[in-house]
Amino acid sequence: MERTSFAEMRCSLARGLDMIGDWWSPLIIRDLFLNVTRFDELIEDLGISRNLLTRRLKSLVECGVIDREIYQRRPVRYEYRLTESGRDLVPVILALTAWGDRWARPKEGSPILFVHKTCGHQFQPQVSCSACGQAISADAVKPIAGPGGAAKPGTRLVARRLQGAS
Amino acid sequence: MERTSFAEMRCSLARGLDMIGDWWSPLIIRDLFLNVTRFDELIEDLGISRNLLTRRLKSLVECGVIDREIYQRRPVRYEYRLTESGRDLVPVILALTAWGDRWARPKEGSPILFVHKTCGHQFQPQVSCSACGQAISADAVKPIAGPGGAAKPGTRLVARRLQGAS
DNA sequence: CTATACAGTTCAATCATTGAACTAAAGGGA
DNA sequence: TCCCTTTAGTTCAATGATTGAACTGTATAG
Repeated sequence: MERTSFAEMRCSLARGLDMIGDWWSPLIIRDLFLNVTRFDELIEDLGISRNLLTRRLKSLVECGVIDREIYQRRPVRYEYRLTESGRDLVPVILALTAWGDRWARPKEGSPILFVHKTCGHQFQPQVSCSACGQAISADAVKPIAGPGGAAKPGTRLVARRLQGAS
Repeated sequence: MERTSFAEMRCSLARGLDMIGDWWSPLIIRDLFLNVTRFDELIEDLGISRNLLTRRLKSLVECGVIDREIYQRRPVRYEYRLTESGRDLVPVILALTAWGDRWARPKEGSPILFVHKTCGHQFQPQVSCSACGQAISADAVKPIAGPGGAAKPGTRLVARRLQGAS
């Protein structure tokens, strides 16, 4: 009766969730992005239990999202850093943060704001279309069957329907 | 020893995760978006346990992301639908799906592709700047302190640092 | 010689998840 | 009438995951 693994599902969302879809991982990744990179810093900032942080860091290292690096010898001390895939995840986490900001903002206001270095403006992260650049809404998206579709757990029904529809 | 609640954290990401940050909720929301909206359909598509699906649906209704609607009387049957905040979450989930596609794609290829109805092209969901429209990378984002910043669990260290830095 | 900082490990208690079996309300067919 | 099917759940025992507290080990500072 292990927790169901999403890793083998024929679904990119489920596979992504299998890597970072638990309660703490997104917060850990956000903290690494914000330069909170050491074990005891993460403990202090997040209030996560020590043994659980150990486990989470280990699993994030295993799936390649973060790296463990020595920042000091004598005594040996490690810090954690985002890898390429981890940095690639940051915009997604910012988009989720923006959603939380829209629908569950603390009454005191947003705790963190973001400035786009390239253009210099404070901004909201939004999800947009890679073809035309416009922000996308759920209504404007039509899902179609991809080459890897299959009626396996995670998309048992969905795969069938997409095949039939398109 | 309850699971730590993120709902009171002074952090929009944590508050968002408190609503939909468990293993199954994003998959449920994706399925509702894909018109898999009934209890037994979700059971079949996802392979989630029945009592757990009951709990997840209840908590998603409670936090306002989905709605329960009668689609048939005699006997009364319900289906679940995304609310406004739920539909607003879809692009974020698509962005996470695209990340999974980049870093954990099944060898058979992407199971689902997306077409932007507005422009007619197949596309990758990307996170972009609301000010200039460009896609953003982690390196191009500078976090600054917002009005609601506070040294409370979830951003104990981060809030202090942002105050000091900016 | 003691205190402190850092990065964890170990442990018992509690909570969450799983899968199987069960309930309930109606409709349809023999 | 009786039985089977559909749909949407509930109940239960077993197993895993999470929590918080206490502990370990290495090294520097005073």
